[in-house]
Amino acid sequence: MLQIYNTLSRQKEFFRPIHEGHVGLYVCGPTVYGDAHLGHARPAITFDVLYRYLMQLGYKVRYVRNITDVGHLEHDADEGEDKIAKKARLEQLEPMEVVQYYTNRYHRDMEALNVLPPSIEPHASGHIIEQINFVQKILDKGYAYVSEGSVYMDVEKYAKDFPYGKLSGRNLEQIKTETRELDGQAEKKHSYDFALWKKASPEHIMHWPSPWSEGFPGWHMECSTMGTKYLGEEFDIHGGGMDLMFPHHEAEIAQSCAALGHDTVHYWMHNNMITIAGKKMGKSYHNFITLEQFFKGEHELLTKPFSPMTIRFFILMAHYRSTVDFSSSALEAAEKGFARMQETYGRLMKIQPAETTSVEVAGLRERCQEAMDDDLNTPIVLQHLFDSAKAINTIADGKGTIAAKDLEELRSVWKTYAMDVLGLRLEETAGVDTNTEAYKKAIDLLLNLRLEAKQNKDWATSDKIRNELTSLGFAIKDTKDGFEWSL
RNA sequence: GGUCGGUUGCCCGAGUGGUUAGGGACCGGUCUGCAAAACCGGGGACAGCGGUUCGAAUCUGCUACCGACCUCCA
Repeated sequence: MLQIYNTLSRQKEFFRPIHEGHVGLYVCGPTVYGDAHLGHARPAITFDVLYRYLMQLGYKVRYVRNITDVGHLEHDADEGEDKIAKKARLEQLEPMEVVQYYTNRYHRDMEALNVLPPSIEPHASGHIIEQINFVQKILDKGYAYVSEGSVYMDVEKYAKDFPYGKLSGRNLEQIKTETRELDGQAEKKHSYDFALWKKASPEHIMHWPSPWSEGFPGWHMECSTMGTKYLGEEFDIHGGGMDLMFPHHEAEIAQSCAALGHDTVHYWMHNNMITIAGKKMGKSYHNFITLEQFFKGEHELLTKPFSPMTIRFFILMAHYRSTVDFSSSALEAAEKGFARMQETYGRLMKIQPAETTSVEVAGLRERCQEAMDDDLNTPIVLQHLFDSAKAINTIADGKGTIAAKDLEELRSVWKTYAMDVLGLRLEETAGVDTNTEAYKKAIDLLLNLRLEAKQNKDWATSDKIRNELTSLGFAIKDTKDGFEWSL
């Protein structure tokens, strides 16, 4: 039975959905004002694996992952200005043009990483009315106040009735002493009150009418609003990066409890950070590498380009709650490991069944499931797959045999766990058009000629064919009864 | 300063009171016309000092170092 680590209780809990057979899953998506970097790939892949595994377990999953295109206040010189709007003016574009541009690029990167699209991908800008209604509900309950056209959460009042800070392990007293005084906050009662609605300054270009002012929603509002709109007042799982725990998720809990009077989320899941030289990769650290840079190898820290599947494999090699440190050498190791897995899969598909099974293949499916059930322990799943890779290669080498039934099961487990659950593309996904078919046959023809030359012990011809192909970028491997090649 | 987490072999990274993690690198072997691949074997590890225990990398205390959050952040 699936166990997941719940940040609320700080321990692994058995997963029990609210509605039998159905799971509601909400994950904080990207703010589309820049290209996605390696850090963005972590939650995307982590929760993609969760989504895939829940479906594998037979659940009907509604997966909501938002696009944040309004509502992120900046706290530097451009106090109160919306991030999207700032970038838009900088580049002389319409705000929604920027949003569309980076959303398209995000989708492209996610598809390359084989991250499935969510069931619903709502935009914050498309839910302004719902957010206004949500703010009004909190006002009606008396947990917020209007000041100078903005609406703020009355954290002190809220904390009297609800445990503010329970997710991040803080209490109001701590928060009071910790919260930094920022400029231009005179209109708030307390520095730790956060904005539910923010009045737009005159030069601000992204704003909407509301009962309080021409303005825009506060930066935690969208998740409370869209989560409950699409998944209900109570839903199963909310995911996101650990760095969002405070204040974002804490504020989200407060907003929902204030408006609805009860908790919304049953299981909070947080993925850990990707670090670079031990430091969190992030925009403000100026140490991030975009996914596109990885795919193209265009970054000073990269020795070469890395394929999207290498990135995915690299991320799955570590447990999602551990930090994972990026380095080019670690990626190269992942690349080789993934290549090995791919080759093994290719051999698995070609193996011919025998009368009996001489290798150890039993129990693989159960071991993989056990690992996934243990809070999505993907490194252990990979370990089991690599263990079975040895058996597969032994058979492919002609040093072992496998019965038809066992072979079928082995293929099924690989397909289920490596491809469907972990989302690794082990087959060449290049379209099978006539061009590539013809070209493949041409290579086969050349290699068959080489085989003949070898049989005639014409090493000169044999080596010429192999060396020429190698220099063109092909990898030629001789096998027991022929050859294998790849580009 | 507060809260939380981490420190595992050459590298990346699982694990968890006694039994091989896995991948990469490296060394030796098998196979092979050569090469590659594959397979077999190998060395090496649990930050330091105490405690609990028959037994601790695993539980506990302290020390050291590192990081995350406390501000936008995946």
